[in-house]
Amino acid sequence: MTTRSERPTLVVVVGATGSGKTDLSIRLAEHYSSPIVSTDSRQIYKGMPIGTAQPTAEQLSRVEHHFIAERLPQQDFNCGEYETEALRRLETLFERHPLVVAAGGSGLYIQALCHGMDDLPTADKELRRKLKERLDTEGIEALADELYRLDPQCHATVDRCNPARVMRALEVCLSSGRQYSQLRTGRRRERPFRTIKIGTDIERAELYRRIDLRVDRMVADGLEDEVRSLLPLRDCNALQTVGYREIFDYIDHKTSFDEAVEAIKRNTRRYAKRQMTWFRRDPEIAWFAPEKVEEIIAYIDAKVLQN
RNA sequence: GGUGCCAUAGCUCAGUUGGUAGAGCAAAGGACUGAAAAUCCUUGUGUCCCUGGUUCGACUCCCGGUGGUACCA
Repeated sequence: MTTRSERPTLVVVVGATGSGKTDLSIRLAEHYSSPIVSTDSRQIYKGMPIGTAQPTAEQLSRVEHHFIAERLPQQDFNCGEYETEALRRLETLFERHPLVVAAGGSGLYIQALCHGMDDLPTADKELRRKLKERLDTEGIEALADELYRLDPQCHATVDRCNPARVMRALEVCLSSGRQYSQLRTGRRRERPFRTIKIGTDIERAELYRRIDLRVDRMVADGLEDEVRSLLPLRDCNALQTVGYREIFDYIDHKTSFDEAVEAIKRNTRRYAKRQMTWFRRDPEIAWFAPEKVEEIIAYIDAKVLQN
């Protein structure tokens, strides 16, 4: 009898915020008796269950979840670290499960998990602070000029209107002593598992309706108290998040509470739109109405049999 | 009921000394390699409220109407 050393499968559920990823992923996980790995850059933080719409305690008790509420908001975290840790975690999970479900809406994290990041230096806090200072005093053009000197190829391709991009490029050049454009190979890493990407497809109007409802529910569930409890950490990257910034504005008396809630709804819709832009260009994603679980399972099973 | 003011993009409004119009917001599209729920880019044709008049030409001026608003009664 030959031992079946079949390649394990990672089913990646993607889609806009509020489009039904969490429910779908739990139903898939229950069907396959598998755990769920989150691909969400904000749900990983502790103390932010309401504003980031983490799975509920009940949902967490039904299925084993990973990368939900694991980190403190004051600990910096990023897509590179996520790639390393998620791969390590998956290796362990695949020892017990032939199939694991991943779910979340952070396009870059999903890319890191499925295809890998180039080997680049992480952010150096001090260097980044200096670059920010120069941005404020000398302006973006001065930084772009320096990038032209250090890495003309990168200068030609980066979005030179985007301070975050220009600063990051400079940061990499300066801290590595090499050119960002040379370090960026863009090659896709081989993974020891097959990935099947499922997109939750719902109508725009319906998505916006659900977003509005969800924000109202967050407020009813105590979003304001949650945000107040995080007030001392407001400068952390983890708190640069829809649902938190707007309530901080309210706490600062910059807006009324109702205005803050409206702003959360609007910014969540914009976030959803950006997510759609990201996911639409990925041809590997098969789109389904999120409630068509049978169809989705049939699609996954067929894919697994294919190779 | 009378008088004044207003009616232009989904919303708030600007404007055309008469030559069919443009800002902010909203919205839509896009980019994306260690901040990614972040950061950034692009996009404005609409019976200029309706009828009639003056005029080569009216969204603009005039008469009337409708709706809103303020004040007076």
